[in-house]
Amino acid sequence: MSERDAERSVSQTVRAQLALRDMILSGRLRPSERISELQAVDITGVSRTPVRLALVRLEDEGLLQAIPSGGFMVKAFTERDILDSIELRGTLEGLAARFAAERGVSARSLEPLKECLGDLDQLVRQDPISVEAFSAYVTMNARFHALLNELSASAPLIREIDRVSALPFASPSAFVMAQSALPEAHQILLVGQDHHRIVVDAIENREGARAEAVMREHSRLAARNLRLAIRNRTHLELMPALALLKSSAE
Amino acid sequence: MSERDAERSVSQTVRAQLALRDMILSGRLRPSERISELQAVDITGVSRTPVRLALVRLEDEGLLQAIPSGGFMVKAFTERDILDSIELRGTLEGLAARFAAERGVSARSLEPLKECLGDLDQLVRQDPISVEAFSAYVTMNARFHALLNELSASAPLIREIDRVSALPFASPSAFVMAQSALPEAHQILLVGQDHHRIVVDAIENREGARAEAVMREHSRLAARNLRLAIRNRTHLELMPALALLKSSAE
DNA sequence: TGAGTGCAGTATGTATACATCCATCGCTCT
DNA sequence: AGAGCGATGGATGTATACATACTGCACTCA
Repeated sequence: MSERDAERSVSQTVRAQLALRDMILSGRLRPSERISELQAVDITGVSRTPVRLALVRLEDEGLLQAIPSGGFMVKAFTERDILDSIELRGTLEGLAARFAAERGVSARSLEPLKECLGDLDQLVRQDPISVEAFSAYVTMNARFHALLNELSASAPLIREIDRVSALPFASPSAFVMAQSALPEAHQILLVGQDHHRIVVDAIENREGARAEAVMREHSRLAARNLRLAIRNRTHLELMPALALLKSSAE
Repeated sequence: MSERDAERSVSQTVRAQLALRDMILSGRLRPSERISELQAVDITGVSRTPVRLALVRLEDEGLLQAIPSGGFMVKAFTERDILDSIELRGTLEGLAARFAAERGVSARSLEPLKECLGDLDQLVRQDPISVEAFSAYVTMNARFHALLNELSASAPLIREIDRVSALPFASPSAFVMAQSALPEAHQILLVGQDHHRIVVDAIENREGARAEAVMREHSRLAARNLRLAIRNRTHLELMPALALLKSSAE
């Protein structure tokens, strides 16, 4: 399917949503800046109706904030907001892991997760780790987390996790790439991978509390990466999500 | 302000949203039933544009589900979904309580909460408890939970709690009224009020783990009420939210 | 000179007409 | 008779015109 076809096949609403999200995450629309519908029409090239829907969707997503008198503005986040969002995700993923452990999962449904675990092992075994390997790690890591959440077999929970992870700075892979520029990179990756191993083991042995605790701690690696990267001001361009930070904290 | 003025002052979108939500919760729109835009136009009396926005909002709220080929259907929930949603809320409220405890709150900001606690004490002291007192309890209980969540001082967390609590069967007060018809009513209310007391004490003493644990357990009272009420089939009309249950489990 | 009011411009809220896509039903051909 | 294709009805997706509400500025009056 050519790119042209792909562009034709998706709705104007989705196209507008993608274009506006890109503008926000790339920082071309600054935090706290009001974004009018007409402006959005200019940007996206579609008419007001789909633009409106796209704006509403982006508000749901958490990237925009409704103005009481009407209209939307780009949401501004503090560093604290970001850290809380990461803790929030960790808490929810912890709940998912506990559900999986307490309710039990079949050996069959655990198989893809173990396979994914093995693939990740291969990647982190390299020393030093290439940039390509880091990139592959991001993909595989996202897959691991998705599989894990599904094991909870709880639609309401998965829905909320997806929602929280949609915030670009709260997803499990948000700061892995930034990490690639840190001297502690390899060590943190090894620790993270050990968390993965532990949670699978805990689920297999029906140790709910252990599974929950390790997933919570796991999310704190992301928080640690974020803080390190901000403090060192290393490779901020690897973390486009930080365009949403309130300017003072940037 | 007269009712007419009030009706005039809110947007058509909100009016449509309220009307449709009412139809869903009252069971006039059955779970898994497709709801077309034109049908919604007939129901609400407003045009397609605001109806569409209302449908999108209701999807976000979790009452509707998007159909891949377009349009929406009323979401159907299993009893397990409901129990999971309650556990989810408890987990999030637990996190809020822990944040409040660990980060510390001023004596001044704790005051409204304690006042609310005192009011609740007055209400549960009656024996037997009148229906009016139950109703007042529902209101005051919602206020207590709202104040508690605010003490977390975490906008992202409060946002998620509000979202989860918007599901009619997941809110802290969802099954309190149903409880009024149970023989165990007074006892459960006293236990719940003791949870309230403990969490305030824990926050005051910066006992994060205790605050978190008690709020989690607190939510399980709602789960217990739900199960009791369903098993006894007592006063199902007090729980309109159950209109969303998949028919087999009803 | 300051405050209040009114007007103009521009934004969003709403309705509707048009385009497009999908799904279903019926017909035809093998 | 069954399967596949085509047509038709009805749904959603989109664009735009119109109504209305808000905001900011200027002018006037105290």
